[in-house]
Order: sequence, then structure tokens, then C-alpha cells
Amino acid sequence: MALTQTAETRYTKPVLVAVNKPFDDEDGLQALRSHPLFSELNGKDLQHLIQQSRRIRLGHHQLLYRQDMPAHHFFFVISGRLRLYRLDSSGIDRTLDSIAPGDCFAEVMIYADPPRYACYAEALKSSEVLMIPVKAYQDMLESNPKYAQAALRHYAKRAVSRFHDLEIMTVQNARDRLIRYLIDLLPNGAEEGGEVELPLPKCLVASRLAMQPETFSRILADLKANGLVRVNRSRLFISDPQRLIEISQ
Amino acid sequence: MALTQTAETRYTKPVLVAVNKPFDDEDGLQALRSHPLFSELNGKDLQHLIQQSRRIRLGHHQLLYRQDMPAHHFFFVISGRLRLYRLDSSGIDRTLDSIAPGDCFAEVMIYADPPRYACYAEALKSSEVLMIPVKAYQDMLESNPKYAQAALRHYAKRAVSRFHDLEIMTVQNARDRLIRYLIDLLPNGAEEGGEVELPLPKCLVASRLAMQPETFSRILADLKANGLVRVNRSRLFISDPQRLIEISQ
DNA sequence: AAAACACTTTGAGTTAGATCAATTACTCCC
DNA sequence: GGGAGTAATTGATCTAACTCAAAGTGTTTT
Repeated sequence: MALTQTAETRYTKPVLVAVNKPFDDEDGLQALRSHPLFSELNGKDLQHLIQQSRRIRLGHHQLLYRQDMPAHHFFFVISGRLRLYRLDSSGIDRTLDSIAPGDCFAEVMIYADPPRYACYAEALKSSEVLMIPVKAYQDMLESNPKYAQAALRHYAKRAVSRFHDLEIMTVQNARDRLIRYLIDLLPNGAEEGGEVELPLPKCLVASRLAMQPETFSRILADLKANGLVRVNRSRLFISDPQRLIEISQ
Repeated sequence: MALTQTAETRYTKPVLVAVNKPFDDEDGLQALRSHPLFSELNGKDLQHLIQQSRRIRLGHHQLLYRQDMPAHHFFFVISGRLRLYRLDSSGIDRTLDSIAPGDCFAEVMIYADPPRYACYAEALKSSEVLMIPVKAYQDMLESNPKYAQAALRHYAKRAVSRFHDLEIMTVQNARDRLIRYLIDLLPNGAEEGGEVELPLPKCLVASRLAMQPETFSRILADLKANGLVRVNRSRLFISDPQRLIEISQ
């Protein structure tokens, strides 16, 4: 409930805080290099891009950008976790995505016209992101056709995954939406059981799935009571995904 | 209800019917040239691509491809209208998109890996589509960097629009989902009123918006009774979109 | 260690929307 | 133009999920 009216009221001013620490730790660089949008870049180009980027540190619940703000940068998550959400006219906060370290977001803005962020982005805990100028990446893409191929593959994958998200949301009842969501979180899908970590606090998963936190809680309690999931804070253990699918008919 | 169990039961065999008529009518060609994925192609390349493509005629309710089928082609709609949908384990049919003449679909498959269709596609009425080999388009993209830029812009736009679709679906009540859907159909959005043609039969709009046909019908009847829309078959007239937004709070 | 805060769970009452059933209206054929 | 098939509407229940309220749990702050 506190969360349902977060952004506009809570955070007003200091949107961005750059840190001077350069982006050169081996782990972070390695993660960047293994992202499809950057893996094709040669050493020199990658170096150049990083030089033009800034490393941003975000505190718990800090806002990175606002919906409709002009979008001159896109982002790579170094550490922490963020969420994307929109605010409608009545101020209701609707979570659309969560972003983990190693992911990019707002990268779609590289070619959006006009370049405005389509949603809010805030840190769910203290996080660090690399803020990459759209222009710099764009120039690079144009300089080497191979780069564009990689970007296309990335965009295609993203489009498929959004399509899939949409599919879940056309499921009419809350229980089945939650079940499908959980199965998608499993490393091997419905193939085999496993442990799942909710990428968002429960009340935000609820928002993502268009249900109330109370409903989420009750459904999960019910699945637990029926031995379908074991719950430990935000970690869920699903032993038999097939059974879950069956009960969702 | 008949529609809720369409594809698997109704259409079993003849998925594709090519027609010999070449794709050279001025209107169709003009439409193709004005699509972002093709507008940058020079005359020779476009000609070459068309030669490798086939023109397909689809009857009312005819299936073009199935979910999970290997995807070697993508499509451009010459005439008619199609819809994309998925079928879940219990055979429920969930409409995800509708495609009008001048649009492309399954174009995301150009770079998908593995290349499998993510949904079913069927004609809503008798239609003609151009079936373009993924490989041919891919080769062309690689041959000219300018082409890739155009494709990237297209993909970016597509991703933003899917994101927006997802947002609508996180709206929790059926009435507000329908209102937002209608406003998105308006040529100028909430700016000014206008006439809207439903891109799908009402029962499929309902499916797209995760509600029952009965609910759709009742909500529309209610909006009509309150003078918010005028309804004439599948054409709706919305005089004051702002008022619609207000009542959706 | 207590207080403040943020999130989750549980309970009780209410309602939006699903379901079931029947009627009406179109559309396409013959 | 009549009949079959499909889609849309309307009515009457019933239930899933929302709302409001309160208590419980965990985390951070001082």
C-alpha cells in the first residue's frame, strides 16, 4: 500500500548520482562483454563506449528516470536490482518488469522516436548501473554492420519475450496467472522442478500480475497447503511443475 | 464459444495455398514500399526479395501457421485481416494481436533462435499475404548496413508497443482495460474524439482483454447508455475520450 | 533495545465479473 | 427467402477476487 503510490510522492529531486569510480572491475566488465548488445564489440570500441558512459549509484527506492523524460541514455545493471513501472492518471503504480545484474534496459530507446522513456525506473535495493549515451552506441552500430546484427538478435529476443508476457496476462484468473508466472521463473520451465527466487517483493509481483497483494498471499498460501510449493521468504521451491499446470487446467 | 476451441479441431491439413498471381499490382507494391522494413530497400533488392517470396491466399478462418512450427518465413499482409493467438494446455484460445493490410508479422523470427512461431496465425476473413523467406531478408540486411538501421528502428517501435500492450493488461478491472484499449485505437489517442473500428470481432476483443464476451457486451452497453460511446456494429464513435478516462479514474 | 517503518498475512464483508442458459441478430449458403 | 451456423445480447446465479481492517513479521534506525 505504501508502494502503490510511491514515486511521485516520495522522490522529488535528486534523480541521478554519478560516482567517480571508473567502470573497470573485472567482474563488471566481464558481465558487460557477455551481454549480446556488447559481446560483438571489439576491445577498442568497447573501451570507447565505456569512457563515454557514467557509472551511477542508486540507493534503495531511488528513482533513475521518469516516464516521458527525454531518453538520451540506456542502462546496463552492474549490481543490485531495478524495476520498471508506469503510473496512471489516478496514481496507481503498475509494475511491468524487473531487471537483474547483467541485463540492459531502456535499450529500446536507441531507436525510439521520439526518444522518451516509456516508464519509470527505480532501484529496488542499492544498485549500480552503467549509463550509456544512446548517441555513442548508435554511432558504433553504424560503424560496423556486424554490431547491428547482434542488436537485431537482441531486439528479436526481447520482442518474443514481451509477447510471452502478454500471453500470461490474457489468462483470466489470478491463480493461473501466478502459476504460469512461477513456471516461467523456473530455470528449465515446466520440464523439471527447482527453486525460484521472486525477482520482486511479493506486493510488486502481485502488481505485475494484475492482482492485489492479499490475493497473491492467499493463492500462495493455498498452493503451500496443497504441497505444491514450499515457501521460504522470497524463495519458492517447486517440486512438480506438471502438477501445478494440471491444477490450473 | 465456438471460437474458444478453434484451431486444433477445425483446421487440420491444408495450411498454405500459394497463388500464381505475381505480386506486382501497384497498390500492394506501394504498401510494401512504405513499410519501414522495406522502405530503404533499393529497387533491385526489393525486386529480388519479391521474386523469392510467394503470394498466399487464405480463406475465412484458415490457418497460416501453428505455434511451435519451424519458422522459415515471415509475412506481409496484402489484403484482409489476420489474428495471432496462442492455445494453452486446456485448449483455451487467447488472442494476442490482430494484423491489418500493410503490416508485417512474425518478422521477429528473422532473428529468433530457434526459429519457431510463437503463436498461431489465422485469417479473420479471406486475405492475401506475401510469404517472405527469412533467409532472403537476412542476406539482404547483411549486404547493406543501412537496411539494418531501418530494421532496428522497426523492432524498437514494436518492442515499445508490446510494452504498452502489457501495461494495459496490468489494469485490474475489465471496464478500465476496455476503455484504455478503445482510446489506444483512436487515431489521435485521448487528444480528440473520433470513430474507431474494432480490429477483431467482439468476442475476440474480449479474449484479447482477458474478459468474457458477456462482460465485454455489458460494459459496452453501459458506456452506450451513459452516452460515452455510440455503437454501430464494429464501429464505435467516441466523442469525448477525456470523459472516458475520467470515469475510469 | 525499543521504536518506526515496510511488507505480509489473515479475517470478514462486498462486488465485479464468470458461468450457465436462453434469446436475438447477423452472415453465409443453398 | 428460408435455414444453418456463428456472434452478440440479456438475464439470473454464483464465486473469485477486491476492499477494508487488523494483526503479525521482519528490517532499519536511533
